[in-house]
Amino acid sequence: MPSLPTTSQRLTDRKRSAIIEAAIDEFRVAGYETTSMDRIAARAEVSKRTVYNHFPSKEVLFAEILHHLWEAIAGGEELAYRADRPLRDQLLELIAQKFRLLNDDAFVSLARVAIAAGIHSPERALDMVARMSEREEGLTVWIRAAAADGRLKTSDPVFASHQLQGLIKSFAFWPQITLAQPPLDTAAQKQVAESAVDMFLAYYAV
Amino acid sequence: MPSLPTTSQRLTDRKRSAIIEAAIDEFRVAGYETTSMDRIAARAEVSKRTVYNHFPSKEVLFAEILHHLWEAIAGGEELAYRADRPLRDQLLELIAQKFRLLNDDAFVSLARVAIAAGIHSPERALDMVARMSEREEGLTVWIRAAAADGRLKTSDPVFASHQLQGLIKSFAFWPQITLAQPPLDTAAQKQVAESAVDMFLAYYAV
DNA sequence: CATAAACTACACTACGCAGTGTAGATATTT
DNA sequence: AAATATCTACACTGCGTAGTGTAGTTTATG
Repeated sequence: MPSLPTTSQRLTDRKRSAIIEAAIDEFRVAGYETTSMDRIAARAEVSKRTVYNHFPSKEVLFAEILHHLWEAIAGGEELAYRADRPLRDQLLELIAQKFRLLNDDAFVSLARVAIAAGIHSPERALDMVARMSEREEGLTVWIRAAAADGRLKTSDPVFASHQLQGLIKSFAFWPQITLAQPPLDTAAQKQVAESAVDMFLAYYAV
Repeated sequence: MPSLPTTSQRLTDRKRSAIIEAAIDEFRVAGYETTSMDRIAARAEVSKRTVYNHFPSKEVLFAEILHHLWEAIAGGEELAYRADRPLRDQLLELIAQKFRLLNDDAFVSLARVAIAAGIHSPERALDMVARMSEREEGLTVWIRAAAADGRLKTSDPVFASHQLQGLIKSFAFWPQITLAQPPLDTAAQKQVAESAVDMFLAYYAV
C-alpha cells in the first residue's frame, strides 16, 4: 500500500521529475559543458543508471530541459490594438505583459541556459531565438495596427518595436541574463515602463 | 646570423605572440571550457610544453588573453559637454564614438569571451563589467552636464544614459554577442543612431 | 666556438566524465 | 502471492584533458 500523496504519482514519474528539476538547477548555474550527469544524479537523489534509463544521453536530457522550460513559460494572450483607447494605456499593458514574462523564473532560466549554451554554436541558439521572436511579435503587430490607424508615424514597425523593447530589456533582461541580477522590483518596473512608453510616444505619436 | 625581419624579434617573442593569437581564436569560437591547451598549441604551431613554459596554467593564459584584448581596444577620448553646440550634434558624436567601439573586433571578441565565460560565474564577470561601465560613463557625465545647464530635464542621468544605450545596444551589441551577427553597416548605424537620439531628445530636451 | 636559453617530441600521471553492464533490491500490477 | 517493471550500487571502459618530466635539438649571445 503506497502512501500515494496527491503531489506524486508513480515512483518512476517522481524520479523523472526529480531528474529534470535537478538538471535545470545544474545546467542553469554551471552551463552545459561543466554540468556532469553524476552531479545531476546526485542532486536528484537518484542513481546515475536511472538517469540514463530515462534519458539516453546528456544531449537528449538537455533538449528535454529546454522543451520543459519552454512549456512552463506563462503564455501571453496577444493584446490586440484598440482604436478607442489611449495609446499610452495600451502600451503600458503590453509592457506589463512583457514584464510578466521577464519575471518568470522559467523564462529567465531558459534564456540563461540557452544563451550560455548557444553563444558559441549559433545554430543551436537560432531555433530558440526564432521562437522567442514569435513571442515578441505581438508588439510589432500592435504598432503596425496603430500606424495603419494613423496614430503612430512609423514606416518600420519591426524597428520601432525593437527600439521599445531595447528600452525595457536593457534594464530588465540583459543584466539578469549576463550578470544574474535579481529581477526589477515593482517600483523600478513602473519607472522603466512609463519612461519607455512616454519616450516612445514622444517620438512616434502623431 | 638570424634573418631578423622587422615584424619579429626574438624567437621566444614570436612564439609568445603566436600562442596568444591562437588562444584568442580558440577561446572566441569555443569558449573557455571546450578549448584545450593541446588545440591552442597545435594552432600556434608550438609545442605544448612551450605553452606551459610561457603560461603556467590555462587560467593564467585566459586572463592574459582578456588583458591583451582589453589593451587592444581603441580608447575613447571622452567628449566633453559644450554649451555652445546643439545637443543633437553632440549626442550623435558620442554615439558615433560608441559605434567605433562596437565595431572594434577586439572589443567584440572580448565581450563574447568574457560573457560566455562569466555568464555562470558572476564574480569573474563583475570586474569586466565594472571596467566596461567606466567606458560608458562618458555619456552619463555628458547628460549630467547638459541637465545642469538646463537643456535636458532629467533627475537621473545614469538612468537616462542607460536608456539611450539600450536603444543602441539592442541593435548593435546584443545580437552580435549572442548570435554572432555581423556588425551593422553604415546605413543601419545611421538610422539607429539618429532615431535613438531624436527619440531621446523628444523626451528629455527642455 | 662555447655556453646558456628556449623549443620540441614524447611519454606519462591523475582525473573527471559519458555511457554501459550486471546482480540484486524495491515497487507496482495482476 | 507471483510476475513484472523500475531503481540502486558498483564496477568498468574509453576518452579527453591539465599539467609534468626528460632527453635532445635549435637558437641566441659573448
